[in-house]
Order: sequence, then C-alpha cells, then structure tokens
Amino acid sequence: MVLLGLLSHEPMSGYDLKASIEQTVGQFWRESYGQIYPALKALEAQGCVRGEDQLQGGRRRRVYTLLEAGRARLRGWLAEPPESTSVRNELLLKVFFGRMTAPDVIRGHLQASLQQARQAVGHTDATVAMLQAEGADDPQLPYWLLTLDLGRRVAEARAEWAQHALAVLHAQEETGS
Amino acid sequence: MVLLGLLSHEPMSGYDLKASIEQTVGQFWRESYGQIYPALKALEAQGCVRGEDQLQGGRRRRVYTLLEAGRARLRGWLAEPPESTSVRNELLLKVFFGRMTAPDVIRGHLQASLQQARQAVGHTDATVAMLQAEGADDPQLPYWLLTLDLGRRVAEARAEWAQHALAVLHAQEETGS
DNA sequence: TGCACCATGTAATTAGTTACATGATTAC
DNA sequence: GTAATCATGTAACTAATTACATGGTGCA
Repeated sequence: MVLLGLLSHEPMSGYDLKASIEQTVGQFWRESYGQIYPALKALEAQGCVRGEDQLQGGRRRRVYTLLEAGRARLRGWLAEPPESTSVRNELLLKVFFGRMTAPDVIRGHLQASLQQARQAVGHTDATVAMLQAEGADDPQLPYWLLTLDLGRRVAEARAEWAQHALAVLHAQEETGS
Repeated sequence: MVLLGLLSHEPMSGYDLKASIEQTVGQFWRESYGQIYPALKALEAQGCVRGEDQLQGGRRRRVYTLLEAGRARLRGWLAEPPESTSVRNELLLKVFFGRMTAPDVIRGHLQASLQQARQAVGHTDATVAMLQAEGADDPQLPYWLLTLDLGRRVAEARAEWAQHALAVLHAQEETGS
C-alpha cells in the first residue's frame, strides 16, 4: 500500500521507491528491497500498476505507473480502520527489568535515548522548515506536516520522559535503595 | 529475554508467562504461545532455565525456574544498547496519503485514535493508582512506574495531536482546498 | 583503477502469527 | 452439562530481514 501511495504522486522504480519511503514516511514506516521488488511484481500481476523498462545506456530501470485499479485499491485500504501498530520497545523492556542490573546501565540507555529524542525533534523542525519553504502549494503538504507533527510531539514526550526517568533514578540512588 | 526477566521475579509456567507479559509489559511488548513454548524449551536446552512438571490432579503444569546462567544472560542483554524499535504506524501512513480520499475518512480514523489515546491515559492512571496502593515496597515498582509514565506521556501526545489534526483538517475544508 | 552510487533481483534465514489439536478444572 | 478458563504444544503460513549475486555509471 505504501508503494501504491507513493506511485500516486509520480511513476517510480523500486529503487526510487525505497529512497522515497525513507525521505517521506521513514519516521514511521520502513521497507527493504527484499519486499519492494517482489511486491511490485505482485501488484503488476494484479493489474494495480504497470511496469515499463527504460534503458539509459546499458542501465535498465523498471518504472512503475499507478493504474486505476491500484488507485481504487489504495482508496479501499485508506477507508479501512488502521490496524494496531505493532508495539515492541526494547528500551522500555530494559527499563522495566532495571532492578536486575547496575543503575548506571539503565542511565546510560536513558542518556542515549534522550539524545536521540532531541535529535529527532531537531530533525523534524528542519524538515518542516524545508517543506514549508519549498512546496507551499503541494496538496500532499498538510498531511505530511501532520505526520511530522506527531513525530515531533512524541519525540518531545520521549525527551521529557528520559529526563524525568534520569532524575528519578538519581533520587532513588540518593535515598539508598 | 522477556521470559528470563519475568522468571527473575518468580518461577512460572508458559501460560503464566503469557498472562504476566500482558499485565506488566503488555503496553509495549507482546508474545504469542507459538513463541513462548518453543523459546522456553530452547532456554532449558541452553541451561538458562530449569523446567519441572507439576501435577495437580490430572492437570500438568510445567513450571520454569531461572538459573544462574539465565540471570547472567539477562544481565548481559540489559547492558547492550537497546535496538531501535520497529516503527510501523498504519494510522500515520493513512494520514500521509490522506489527500487520496475523502476528508471524512481520515477524520474518522483520527476520532477513533483520539478515543483510544484517551482510554490509554485513563487506563495508565488506573494502573499507577493500583500499583502505588498495593505494592509500595516492591523493588521493581519504580521501574514499572517509569515505563507506565512514558506510556502516559505518549498517549497524551497522541490525543493532543489527534485533536490538532482534526482542527487542521476542519480548517482546510473551510478554506476550500 | 577503484569507490560510491544506481539498479534489480533471488535465496536463505529468522521472526512471528494463527489455527489446530488435546484435555483437565471450575463456576454457574 | 456447558461455558470459561487453565494448560501445553505443533504445524502451517505469512512477514520481513539479510546476504548474496550481478552489472552499469560517474568521478577522482
């Protein structure tokens, strides 16, 4: 579905799609070539996309175009209620079992997580600024900004939590538990 | 690792472990029987846990106890930097491709998401209250509360974002885009 | 000449869910 | 007696990553 969605913007190759996924929805969605190429073949067999080989010198590029059937399928999928996100957070699991190890171990993970979260906030701000500067007319833009906004809010929440958690663990050690 | 961690508290069966995972780390970690039972066998073969059959009437229960090798392995794992959480958020993907469908479709998803987030906040608050009432001495408690606190912060961020997103989409329709 | 990047694909492996099969116990 | 829950496991399937294999282009 992410392939159909991106192809609705412009025709692209599998390679382009991978790069495009990373640039646009990379914050909350990832795909590997091992899934993209077979999926494109399947979508072509189902009549959702059309693939055409382009030859530039000796280099072959197979560019896929979204067909009406694919557009319909994408709309159908968009209307379905989103499935619950697969939840797996190794950091939280390690924090949960924190009493099994030295306090420094968990604090180290929290420090790293704090830095990551701050970087994510900064990166999101930069992306928002760039997008607003260059493509003020793109009809996709408001939706893209919304996804970035959630990313930013969650990253901020994580940063604040990491600071709070560090403070709690510090205080706990003081009182000699 | 989640099995070793929970067994560090008390010996349990595979069935107990599944229930325990749901009650404690369920907000950010899930396992199915299809993984738990084979994993316990593997951990026993590696000497990390010891399994003993208990017979209560005609019902068999295989209770696993954490061994020193398992404890060491758990500590080793805790010291490793946590791997990046697998990110896949279908709601955000649908919001991102929102321009491909009617505004009401996305608003419906956002409304549902808002309700879910509010429920999560309430559920977390209830759990925190319950934990603080019953087990003020448990050495695991502070760590557990920290994981709940992140869950709450993230749920609140999601709720606020959903409201914001609904407002944005509403305004956008007004201005006739 | 060699490296980084463009470009496509397959195979092997691992991870994970779901469905199925079985049977005992407890509470209504 | 019958439904819910306790309890353990396997098999089939699906999803997903990683490694491998191949070869072209552009540039320093």
